[in-house]
Amino acid sequence: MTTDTMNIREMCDAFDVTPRTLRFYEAKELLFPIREGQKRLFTKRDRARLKLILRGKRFGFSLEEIRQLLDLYHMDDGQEAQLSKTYVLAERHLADMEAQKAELEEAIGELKAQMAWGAEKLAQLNKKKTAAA
Amino acid sequence: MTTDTMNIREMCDAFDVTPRTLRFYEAKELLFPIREGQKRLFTKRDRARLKLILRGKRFGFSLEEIRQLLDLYHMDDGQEAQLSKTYVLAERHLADMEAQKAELEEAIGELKAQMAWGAEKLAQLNKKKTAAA
DNA sequence: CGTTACGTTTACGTTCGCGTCAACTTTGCT
DNA sequence: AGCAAAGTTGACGCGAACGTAAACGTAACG
Repeated sequence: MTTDTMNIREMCDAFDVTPRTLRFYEAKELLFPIREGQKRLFTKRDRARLKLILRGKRFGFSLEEIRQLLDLYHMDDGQEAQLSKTYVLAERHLADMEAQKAELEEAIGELKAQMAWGAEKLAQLNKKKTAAA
Repeated sequence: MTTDTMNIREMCDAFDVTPRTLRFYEAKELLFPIREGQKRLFTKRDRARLKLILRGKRFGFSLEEIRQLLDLYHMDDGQEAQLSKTYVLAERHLADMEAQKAELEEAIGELKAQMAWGAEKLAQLNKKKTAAA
């Protein structure tokens, strides 16, 4: 296993993003690929972070919010000073996510109800068409 | 009850949005307030739609996606032609939301695990400080 | 040695979702 | 009549999250 790293193309294929996106995330200090010459090499850590980034985006968090939270997942034992601060941030984040989950369940319920109504309407229409034929 | 409608201020206060936002949503054909002279009057229907709009936004849907879905919730019995199309859209939407729910649950689980780890770290730090005092 | 493939930096362009004036009506006091 | 409050229509501005084109490096292949 000489290759614990991936080049930019492999990353793009693996996560379905563009090179521009990866460079953008690096500029925003969300990713820290190492350099081989001038080329980027993405480590396992970068892959883990990218997964969290894309997940965070899907839940509506901004890249800046995500950046701060990534610290919690990559806290090496040197920075205990920031741990407390980050922990508080994570608590808020968690509360937000659980609220979102509750809303989501409500919305799913309502949408299903609407769809049941719609399905019935459609059934009625098919009956009419069949009867008319 | 002469007042089944709300003016723009009342709407803003009720939903915590700005006038600009309401006018913007009208321009994008998400809301259809009636006019009394030149002033907007928001009906019960507008309020229901706005609630759905804000919910949709929270789940990361674009205003355009939301606009299309609102049709399902406000299908009067005249447009059965579009019902089938809208129903398909709703199915996709529902699948998307359930996928999001699953992801969300996974993310919540992982975040909790990380926080437990962080809490332990913090406890160790407090011990050290207490012992040193 | 040319050129093809893959990557890089720099920088300007674009879309979304509003914010923020500016200039104007309309309505309701006083 | 005067004037302030509330609302209106443009129109331009802005931050976020990239897209896109230009110009360059460099490594390998025939």
